[in-house]
Amino acid sequence: MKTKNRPPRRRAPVQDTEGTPDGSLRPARAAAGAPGEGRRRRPGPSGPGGRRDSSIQRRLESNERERQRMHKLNNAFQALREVIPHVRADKKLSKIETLTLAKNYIKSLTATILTMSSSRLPGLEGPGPKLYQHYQQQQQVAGGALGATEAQPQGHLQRYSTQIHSFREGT
DNA sequence: TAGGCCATCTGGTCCT
DNA sequence: AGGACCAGATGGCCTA
Repeated sequence: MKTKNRPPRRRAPVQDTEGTPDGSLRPARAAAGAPGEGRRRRPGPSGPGGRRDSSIQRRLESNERERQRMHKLNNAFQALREVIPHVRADKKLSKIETLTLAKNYIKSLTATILTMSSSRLPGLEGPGPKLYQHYQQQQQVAGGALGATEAQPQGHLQRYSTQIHSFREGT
């Protein structure tokens, strides 16, 4: 794990570079993607000479919207980080770590709830057994490919604990 | 220096 | 038609 708290970086917007002659806003960008795939750059409408101003303007607006969209996504990631407990405060989780940890945290909470609610008090009929049955049904529907550990509530808690431990160790 | 993570740009596709 | 969403490409920053 190498992710550290870093100041937010902002790449110099290419539109601030006064634009390249062809209006292709990025310098030296190779043709995209694997051969045969559909994400190739199209040449400008008037050849190497460049795009129309209106086309450039639309592209810049689109870029800005995409930036805002990604910022919202990152805000959501940050909000998620803040509700995952037991993580070292000085260490910022990466996105993939955040998602993985959140998934296992949810599963461990589910397991805890199920464990508590399935232990009936003597002589009382509560919702516990039904909840547990519902959970088991969901697991069968959604998790046919799950391993034995994954299918057990205790497995979720164990996995989450293991993950938390590894984050604490900084591994 | 290599590798991981990230922000940004970009064009294609989907949706309203 | 226009915006949202998606994914590939690129380059910067950081750590081991």
